[in-house]
Amino acid sequence: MSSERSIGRLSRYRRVLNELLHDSVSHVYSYQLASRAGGNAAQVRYDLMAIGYSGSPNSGYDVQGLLKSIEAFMDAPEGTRVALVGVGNVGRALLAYFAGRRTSLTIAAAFDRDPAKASHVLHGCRCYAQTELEAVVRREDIRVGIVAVPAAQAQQVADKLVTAGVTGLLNFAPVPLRVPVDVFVEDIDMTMALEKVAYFARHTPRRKRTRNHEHHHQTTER
Amino acid sequence: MSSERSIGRLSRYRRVLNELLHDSVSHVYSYQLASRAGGNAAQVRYDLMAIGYSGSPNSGYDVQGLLKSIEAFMDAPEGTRVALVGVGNVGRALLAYFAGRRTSLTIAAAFDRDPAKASHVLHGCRCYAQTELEAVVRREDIRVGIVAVPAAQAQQVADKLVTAGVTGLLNFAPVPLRVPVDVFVEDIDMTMALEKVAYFARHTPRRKRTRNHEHHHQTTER
DNA sequence: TGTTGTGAATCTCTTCACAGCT
DNA sequence: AGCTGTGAAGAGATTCACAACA
Repeated sequence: MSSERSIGRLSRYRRVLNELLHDSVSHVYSYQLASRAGGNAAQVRYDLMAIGYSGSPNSGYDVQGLLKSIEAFMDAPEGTRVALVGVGNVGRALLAYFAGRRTSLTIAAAFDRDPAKASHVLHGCRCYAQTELEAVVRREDIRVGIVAVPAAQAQQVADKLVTAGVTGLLNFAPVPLRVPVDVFVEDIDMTMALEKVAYFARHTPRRKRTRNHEHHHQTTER
Repeated sequence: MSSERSIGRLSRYRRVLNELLHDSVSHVYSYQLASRAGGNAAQVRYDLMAIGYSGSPNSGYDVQGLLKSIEAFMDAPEGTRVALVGVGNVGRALLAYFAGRRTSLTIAAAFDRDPAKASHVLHGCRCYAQTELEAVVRREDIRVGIVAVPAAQAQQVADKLVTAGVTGLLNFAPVPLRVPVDVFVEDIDMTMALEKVAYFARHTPRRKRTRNHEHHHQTTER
């Protein structure tokens, strides 16, 4: 229903709302949310409209309620179990990041070709040999896969994950994955990203995102 | 001149072209490039039009010539020097990746708050204490910065990099950076990306990218 | 015949602008 | 007075469709 772009923004709003909640802020206006998440007030309202959450014209949006609403919209009620394939630097970064977190996302299993890495526990996550992939993914009811292996193995790994029943992939390998049309792929290509930055660092574009520049009467923001 | 989106695609075409070159393929049609890079033939032609490269209706595009053309368009002739701040898992992943590469991008210096990491050499890159940041960035004529530190330090690091003269940032911290409008920021937020995948894994969207489905008379593609 | 180059049509996303509410 | 909710305008990006060409 919602576009890929707007899901990304909801994710960002959620983070800001969590911070606000932590700071015991109870209500927030669209322009405040926009400024903190990087964006524009109209768009915030539009996005929230899409998930069917209503604010009040005098107090804005209820932080806790909105947060709940975004969670209800985005997260699977049972949570989502994720498999990580490739326990290199990128893999470890993800494990470390999700270790502490109390998200609805859990990295339920990690895999690596290197037998030395297998059967260890990293950041609370069991690490298996790659041969066990299909069995474990099925057993653990894993729905999402992270491909963090070298380019040469990426397609193979993706195939295995898909066969095992995964319907979403996060791909760090710098090759496009061929998957059935009903499998969603999100690519994170660091080299490409850096090339882009290098380009725009020289070609100063119309700025990417204006922060904190609502020319509203911005009552109290930071 | 070119949009952020199309720069991303050029970057992808470039990689495909490099592979083709390596495989001694001399010419390529727009639909082949599209299928390999993930996209559509018309768009490939449109993108190439934008950088002013012309193919021939009978043999398509000259691989080597097109590659040169994309490089000339995207890369700084002197190359671009990059600073990495934060030598954690993400930082190391980037260092490892760029170590072997013969790109126009060079990670010329790395920085970390942890003195134990400083003054080592990782993957051929000298690692400095973070106090030296501004001096080294200026001395080494660095134009792009990578922010790979925890969220709490990210803004501070960005400020320092910007003061030192960097005009592009690649940000891995899950916070929006406030920077002057003439500094370009590209965010890579792995958590957000994973949340997005989790969402679309359950909501099977109109497929993200159709690969290899030109209903052309696709002569010979894989 | 099969491809490029490209204006025009289409689609998607963002922003405006304002009625309605408190 | 200042906000939300939202139809409608606007801006961008993608795709179509076809003339020109080899």
